Amino acid sequence: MQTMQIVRDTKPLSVPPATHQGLSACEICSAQNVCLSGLFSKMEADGNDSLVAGRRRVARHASLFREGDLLDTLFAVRFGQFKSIRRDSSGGLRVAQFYMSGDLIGLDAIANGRHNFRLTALENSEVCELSYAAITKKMATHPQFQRQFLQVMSNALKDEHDHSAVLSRSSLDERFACFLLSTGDKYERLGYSNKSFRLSMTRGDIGSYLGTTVESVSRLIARFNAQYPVSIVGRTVQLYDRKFLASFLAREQP
Amino acid sequence: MQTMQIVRDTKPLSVPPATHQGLSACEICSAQNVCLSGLFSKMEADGNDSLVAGRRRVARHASLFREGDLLDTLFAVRFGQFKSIRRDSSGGLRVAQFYMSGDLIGLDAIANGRHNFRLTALENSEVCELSYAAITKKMATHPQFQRQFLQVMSNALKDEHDHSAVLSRSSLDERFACFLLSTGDKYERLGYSNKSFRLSMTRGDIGSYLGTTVESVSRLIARFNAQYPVSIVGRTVQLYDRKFLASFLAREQP
DNA sequence: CGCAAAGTTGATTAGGATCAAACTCAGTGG
DNA sequence: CCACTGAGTTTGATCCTAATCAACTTTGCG
Repeated sequence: MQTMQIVRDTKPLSVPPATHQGLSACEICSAQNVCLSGLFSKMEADGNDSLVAGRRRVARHASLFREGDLLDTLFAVRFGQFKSIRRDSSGGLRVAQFYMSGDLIGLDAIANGRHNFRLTALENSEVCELSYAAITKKMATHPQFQRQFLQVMSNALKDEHDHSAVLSRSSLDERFACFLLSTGDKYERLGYSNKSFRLSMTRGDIGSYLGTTVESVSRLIARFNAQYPVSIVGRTVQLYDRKFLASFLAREQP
Repeated sequence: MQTMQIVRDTKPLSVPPATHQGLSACEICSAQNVCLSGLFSKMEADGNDSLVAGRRRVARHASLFREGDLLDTLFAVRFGQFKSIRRDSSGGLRVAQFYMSGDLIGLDAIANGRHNFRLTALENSEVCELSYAAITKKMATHPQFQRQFLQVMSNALKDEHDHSAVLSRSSLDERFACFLLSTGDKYERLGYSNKSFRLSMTRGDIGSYLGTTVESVSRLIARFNAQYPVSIVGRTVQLYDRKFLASFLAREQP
């Protein structure tokens, strides 16, 4: 277990301003516009914080939970970023997903009550612990909330489908373009630019996520910088023409 | 639209015996042991058929719904098999999933109310139409059912994760071995042998599902027959040593 | 019987994996 | 303050898997 530490090279994506007082945790959360819990709190005035069982800071490189850990609460990212690391059937480790503010984590563990992957922070981050028991209880009495929660789960399912689609895509170029675009989309959802952002994961993580190797990612980036209207220097990404990237994905349809 | 037709080469996996009378649809269903609806009916004696809005036959090669169709009901497979065909971002078509008796279809469409893929029958099949409205209503009043439904969704999420893991697996051999084993598992769940079964999909479907080509699948099968304790002739599969297949997946763990 | 879909086989090629080595840079400790 | 250290990244050379193109066989169905 790592202990909490200050890391200078990465600032949290967004720190809740300290000026608000007497407001619920959700109301000062940077993720309130995209978070399940936040959506709900805007809709119903009563104590939404009963869902929030607590909050937890996770230092960069530290893990919030591991494969096989008991699921006691779901987690919603308040700020920062995470990666999930799955053990594939041949025992290798693969980055399965990246999570940002507002993302809900642990839905796949509901089935058997245990987590299926390890969750590691890419930067200093904070999560809300959401009591699953409280969620199911609230679903029974608040149809609106039930609808939303099911939509969130359904969306997670769709996202996984999409990831499969990206992986099954033959060309590495296409996979990477897809990754850049959807990462931009995620930042946009949070109110940032979708064409200018920082990658918080390593090249190795990207390679693992895309089903390829570090070396290939490195060459890929060099080639993208040379041939396409993008600039990727270190972890800083500039997409000068998102339409171009999107269109060179859509080549043929058999 | 294709019309209903008799197809001689493929028999339905299992036809409910006609001897039962005065029983609910679920009680004579071949999928009752694995179906959400069936599970529920065993648990609570009251009218479970309110969930079942109807039944629908789908002829081989016919489609039950297409990408963009409105989601009105979820579907549970009674007998037969289906494949889902997704349009990936470059416009190509990919087989995303195979469904068998008891599988619940359409969960990913809850989020936006529209289906994300086309669903086509691999053989003459039959599905139950499950009213989503009735499901959500029942969830609110029956905690046990709520728990089960959420578990089913969570499981679907996990399955998608697994599919991603298979796709990200480098070697084609491993991907294929994985496919054979998990197909066997699915048959086993339904009470059949997990080492002796028929594939109801074409080589092309398999290739698409595994992210490769028809030719590669063909060569793959030839090589498997020669090198491994399996026999795959036409669509008939015999796995003489499942442990062997499983173990050659687990080679190294870095 | 004949055509279309499904499946097999062969030859060639290209895209990445792999192995190897050097370089960059942030965090650590003398 | 600077050198050491190790993780992260880049670059080069080689090899191999699977895509591609093409021809052919088999199967199934009207």
